This record gives sequence, C-alpha cells and structure tokens, in this order.
Amino acid sequence: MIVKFLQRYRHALLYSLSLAALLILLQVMEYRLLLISHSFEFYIAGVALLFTALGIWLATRLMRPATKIRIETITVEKEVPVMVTPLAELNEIERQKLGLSSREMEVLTLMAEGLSNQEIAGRLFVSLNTVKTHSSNLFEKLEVKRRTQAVSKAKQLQIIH
Amino acid sequence: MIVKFLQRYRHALLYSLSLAALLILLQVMEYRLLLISHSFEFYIAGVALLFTALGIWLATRLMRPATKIRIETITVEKEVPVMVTPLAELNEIERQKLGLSSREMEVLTLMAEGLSNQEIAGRLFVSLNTVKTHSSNLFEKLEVKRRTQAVSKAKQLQIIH
DNA sequence: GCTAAAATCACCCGAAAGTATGAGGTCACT
DNA sequence: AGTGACCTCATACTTTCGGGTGATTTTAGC
Repeated sequence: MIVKFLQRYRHALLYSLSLAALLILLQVMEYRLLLISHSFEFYIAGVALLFTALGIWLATRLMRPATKIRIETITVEKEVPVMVTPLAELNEIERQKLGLSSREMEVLTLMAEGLSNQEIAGRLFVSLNTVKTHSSNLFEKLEVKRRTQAVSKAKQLQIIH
Repeated sequence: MIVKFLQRYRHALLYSLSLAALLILLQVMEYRLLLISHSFEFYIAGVALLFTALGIWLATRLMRPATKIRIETITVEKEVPVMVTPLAELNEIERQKLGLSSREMEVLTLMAEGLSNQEIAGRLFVSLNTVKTHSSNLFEKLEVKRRTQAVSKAKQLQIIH
C-alpha cells in the first residue's frame, strides 16, 4: 500500500523533500525576504500562480514515463460534468492541429480498440477500401507508417484514450 | 549512477532550481518583510506546496476520465530508494497470471510502440521468424488475433503502459 | 544428468494491411 | 458557377501479419 504510493508519487515526494531542503538551507543561511506594504498580496498571488503552473507542468511531464504502476482506484457514482467538456475540447484542439477529419477520428478510435479494417468497415457501414483510404490519410497526417504506430502516437498526443 | 539519477529526477530538480531562482531573485530585489521572523517562509512554503498540489491535481483531472479517482495521502518519508522493485513485481504478477515469458513481454512492449515484426527482430537481435513465433504465442495467451488487439488488451490489463 | 520450459529459427501459405492512383458525389463558401 | 474539403469506392500491387508445423539449442530445476 505504502510502497505503491511511494512508487507512484516518488517525484512529488522528491519535490517535497527538495522544497524542504531548500527552505532549511535558506534558514541556515539566514536569508531575510523583506517586503513593502501592499506588494505582499501580489507576491502571494504570484507564487500561487507560478506554483500552480509548475504543478500542472510537472504532472503533464510525469504522465508520460513508462514507469507507471497500477494504482488503486475507486469508482464514484457522482459524475462531474465539468470534466467531460475540457477533455473533448482538448481532443478537438489536437484534432484540428493535425487536420484530422471526423471520419478519420472514428477510424482511429476503432483502430485503437484493435479492430481490423474489415471490422471497422462494418462498424461504419462503408467499404473496406474506404477504410483503407481513411487510414492511409490518417497515417500521413500522423506521420506514421503502421496502425500500431498511429494508435501509439495518438495516445501520446491525447487524441484518444 | 549520478547521471541516471539526474535524468530520472530532472523535473523535480529543475523545479527546485526554479524555486531557488525565485527566492534569490526576491532577495536581490531587496524586498522588505513585514511579518514576524520565520513565519513568512513557512507561509510561502505552504502556499507553494498547496498550489503545486492543486496544479498536479488539475492536470491529472484533465488527463484522466472522470470515472476514476486517485486515493491521495500526504506522507513524508525520509528514505526513497525502495522504488524500483515493486513495479517489476507487479508486472511479474500479471505476467505470470497469463503465463507470458520475459521474451514475450519484450515483444509485446515493442509492439505497443508501433514497431513492425522486422523492427522488433532488429531490436532484440533475433530473426523475423522468432519474433513471429513469440507474437503468435503471445496472441494465444492473450486470447487475441491481432497485434492491435494484443496491445489494447495488455493495456487494459495493466501489463504495459 | 535428465527433463521441461523457453528461446531460437525455418518454410509455406493465406489473410490482412498498406500504397498508389483515379474518380464520382456532397456540402459549404464565395 | 467554381473551388476546396471531405467522403466514398475501386483496381492493382507490394508488404506485413499471422497460422501451422517442425526443428535445434539454451536455460533452469529436480
């Protein structure tokens, strides 16, 4: 339990330790951070903003490495509607950035589920050749050569999940 | 050794450095402190930690489906070097559950990266036929028919990431 | 040392995937 | 009416995948 936690959040913990060490260092060196009247609020706000941004940056960085471990999850009944929209929007942004059409997105999604071109054709009620055309265009836009690479890259780019 | 450490924790280190830079900057600018001695540092540290956590939370929220929530606990441990083993152990558990050999795992991993059998053969310094054999066995054990399905299923089972 | 599992490789063959090219049809915008 | 983006489908061709089968060699456990 604890071990899993440590595994998962080792970067965060290390960060905490770094922060602690730094503060101790500052104290030892007897730093005095002095402030004039009203700028205090601005200072706090600045720190807050800065660290929020850094937190986001840190998290997005740490999402990628393959060192991830299965984490304990609990399912919740309450849906948080706010979550869905930004996600879709993010997909939309990436989608447009690459110029992927909606049909190509559908093909890509089904590809990621491990369906064959024939099965995808069946799902979308189009011919096999059409699916091939879409996937070819898809590969070109994603700058890949194989469907497996397409799925891999698309997941990296957060286009699919 | 040191290099590996730096590489692994470069984000945390860079983060610490940013923090240090910020504090040094403040000192250089000769801000005047109105608070009582050391409480200011603690306050700033608290804000920094809080908002970093907020940033990480925000980022993870945006990147993950809303149906799963992470269990978070705040723990501060002095020793961190326990990290590497448990990950391998978990993979090992899943691996044994399906009876996947280590070589098959390597093939599976490279598959997930979108490599062709030929490329995998090159990476592992074996022949194309060997890779085919491995992947065939792999598909049978995973009860799938295509490599895309294998990758999809393996990710579901948390065998790969 | 024997044995079982794993790893290695080969050959054949059909299926699927992917490339290249062309072409017709819809829709929105100008 | 023309343009461009998208979707659709086709044919022909090459490459890759995957199944089936059999074989030899390592490796690890008893």
